[in-house]
Amino acid sequence: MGRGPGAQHVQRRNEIADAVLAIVADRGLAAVSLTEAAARAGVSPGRVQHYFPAKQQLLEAAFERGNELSSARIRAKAGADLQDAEPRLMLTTVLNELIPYDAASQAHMRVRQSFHALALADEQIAARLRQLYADFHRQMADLIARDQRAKRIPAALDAHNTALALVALAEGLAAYVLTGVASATTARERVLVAVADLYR
Amino acid sequence: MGRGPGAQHVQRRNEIADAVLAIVADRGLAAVSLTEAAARAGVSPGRVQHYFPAKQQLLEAAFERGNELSSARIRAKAGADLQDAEPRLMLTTVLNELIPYDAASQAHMRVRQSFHALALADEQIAARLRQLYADFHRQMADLIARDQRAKRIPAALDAHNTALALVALAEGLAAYVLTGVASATTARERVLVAVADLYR
DNA sequence: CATATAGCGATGCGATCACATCGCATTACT
DNA sequence: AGTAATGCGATGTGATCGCATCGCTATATG
Repeated sequence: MGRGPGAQHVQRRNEIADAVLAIVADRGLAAVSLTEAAARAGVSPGRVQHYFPAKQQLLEAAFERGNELSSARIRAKAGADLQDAEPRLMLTTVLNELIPYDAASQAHMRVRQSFHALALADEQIAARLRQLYADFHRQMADLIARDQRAKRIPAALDAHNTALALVALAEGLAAYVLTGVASATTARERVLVAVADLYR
Repeated sequence: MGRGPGAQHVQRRNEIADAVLAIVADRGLAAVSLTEAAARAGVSPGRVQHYFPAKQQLLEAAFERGNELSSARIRAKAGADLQDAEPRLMLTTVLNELIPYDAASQAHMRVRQSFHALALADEQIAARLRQLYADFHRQMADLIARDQRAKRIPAALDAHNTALALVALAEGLAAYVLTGVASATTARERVLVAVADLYR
């Protein structure tokens, strides 16, 4: 372990990562630079460089931070444990949370979308994204499987692929909302229809 | 009209725009610079600057070019006229074309995704994207409406919103394929299932 | 108290960028 | 033939980038 004052290490890192997320949310990944991040965080460029020796590490930290915040937000909305609630309600809540509904969630989704694009050119980010999706899709698939065992959803459905498609739909719709192709209301409605179709 | 030799004007512009698309497809939008574009196109930086006085114009031209190529590819697969074929076949074909199936279509979709992300920070691109989607969704909705009149699809469905959701699903799945979250086979299967559900 | 280590601001450096400028070649119209 | 406009390569420029380096400070440990 390090000597010296390392108590605020994590907090300082998070402050800088949050600044990066803010820049990405309102001007895109291309607007992120060490000096911009420092300015947004209200610290010196030297401090940013101290915590993140290379820009790549800064972006990766911001990516991780964004994922933490996203899943925290979902967890807060869905309650403490995904295992303890009615699967249908949980499914609806989580999928709905993927559709932007206010400035903060809109910012979150913009960041997600930006990093998703970065993954196309950065295998490091892509690999991490695959991990995260594997977990997420598995959790959604578990919810579906539970209601299949309870005879509420047809057993013939492939739980994992159905979950995959549901999330893909929600994210596709979310992308539309972000660029103004569709309204958030329409998007949410289509998600509800898709879930209702499972329980038909 | 201009004097001098303007005969090859459009072709030269397209060559450069194509070079930009190639860069975006395999290294992302961030890798595009005037010199890179010139090198990829095999021309001098001066020529690039001559046809595109500002970088923004270069990117916009590449965006338009990419859209031309995409819709040309879809049109080629779907036949000459969307109005002349069986709606279900047409729907299936077009949606399937949104899922990458070879290196060329994968490159196309990477470019699409990249510009979609750019639209989050560039209102010019976003506005154009909204236009293109409005047209595309309307065409898909028309196909659905036709088979509603033919009693093959339930009349209770909202044609436009159903089309919107179908395309969103296909694009969400396409994004998964690009980052390796899901296989192209799985993605195509889910699209087929979604279409089949309309005709249930 | 001594010392080592982390924190971190300041400054410098080489590379790269978008873009401006210049100048000549090419071609079409008069 | 003369003229004007485009085509376009070459070179310069100021800004910004990521990153290295340096040096001082603050703190925790021996």
